[in-house]
Amino acid sequence: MAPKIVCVVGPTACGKTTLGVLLAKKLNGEVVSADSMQIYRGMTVGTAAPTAAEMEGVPHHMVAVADPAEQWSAARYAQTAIPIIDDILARGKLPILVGGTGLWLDAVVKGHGFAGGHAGGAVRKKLQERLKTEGIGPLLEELRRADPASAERLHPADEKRILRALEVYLETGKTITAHNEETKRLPPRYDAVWLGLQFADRADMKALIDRRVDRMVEEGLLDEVRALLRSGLPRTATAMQAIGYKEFLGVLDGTAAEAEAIEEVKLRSRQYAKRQLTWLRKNRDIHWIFWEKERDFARALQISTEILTAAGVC
RNA sequence: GCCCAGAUAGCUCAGUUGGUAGAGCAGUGGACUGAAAAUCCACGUGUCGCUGGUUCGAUUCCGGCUCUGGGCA
Repeated sequence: MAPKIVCVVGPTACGKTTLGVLLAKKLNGEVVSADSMQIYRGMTVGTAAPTAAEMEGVPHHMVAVADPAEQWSAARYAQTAIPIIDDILARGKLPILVGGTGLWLDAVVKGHGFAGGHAGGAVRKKLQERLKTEGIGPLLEELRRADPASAERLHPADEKRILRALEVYLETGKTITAHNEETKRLPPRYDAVWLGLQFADRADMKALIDRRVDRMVEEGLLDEVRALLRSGLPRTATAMQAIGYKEFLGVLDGTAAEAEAIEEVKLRSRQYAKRQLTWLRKNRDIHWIFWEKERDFARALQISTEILTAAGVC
């Protein structure tokens, strides 16, 4: 039987961090973050990463552990996080996976594993070059010969995945279709109890996101972006794709107004939250806790405890 | 007060030489197996400001009115 862990999920600003700490304190747990941007150092304000005070003494893993100039991936995250989770279990404590990056969560919990090839690899670079010179047409044709199922499945405009599918074939000699079929049959690595947080009314979520972005700006988000750039971080870094960072580049250049950048961050955050919900909705194992108007953590903690007790976690 | 321009989807606007209209953005839904806070896809009926007139037929032409810009006093 796979070891039991807890996953706290939900769209941005729904209170995952707070509930994670409350659960960890109550259940003798440690938090493992599953967030593709909180993993980078020096991005505390804009990613709403937990501060030392917010952690309340609970050990946190995979937060601010990476150099923002590096490019982390779901696979690399899983490779690093899994031994940490196993160590927490070995010490007799409860791992609580907290995060909003759906693919990263699944990479850990489901035992899938990724096929070979990665961003920055020679094959990928070559394919990107070809995309630039030849366009997607010939690449899609090549994929059609190597892996017709993928070529059929992928939309012709989805260049990123067409390249990736081709890359897997060139790197491994096996199609990504075959890889996915095999890995789909693997049993999950962990027996996860999923807790999901979201607002019953999307207007309330929007209001909270807006407030939170305003607060980030008050807390010095602009300075944080400035500091990252000053430390030599290239604007093309994956970390700079984070919402709340890329939107302020123009402001620092003097080519965009701050007020407009702030509105842009709010908008992009809202759209991001919607995409997160789409991802999470297909996970039928999630026990959803809905916020009515405001976030009520005492109530959420109580409901969570009931769910976890019923699931045999505590 | 007078003159000019505008009033069409939540927003910015296009358009119909008269046969009840369509883009971008927003929004909603979906996809997602080594960039995932990324990337990609689908979805467009709205008193065409109000009111008279001309017409078989007006959002379109004409008159009046209201509102919003701009100009002149």
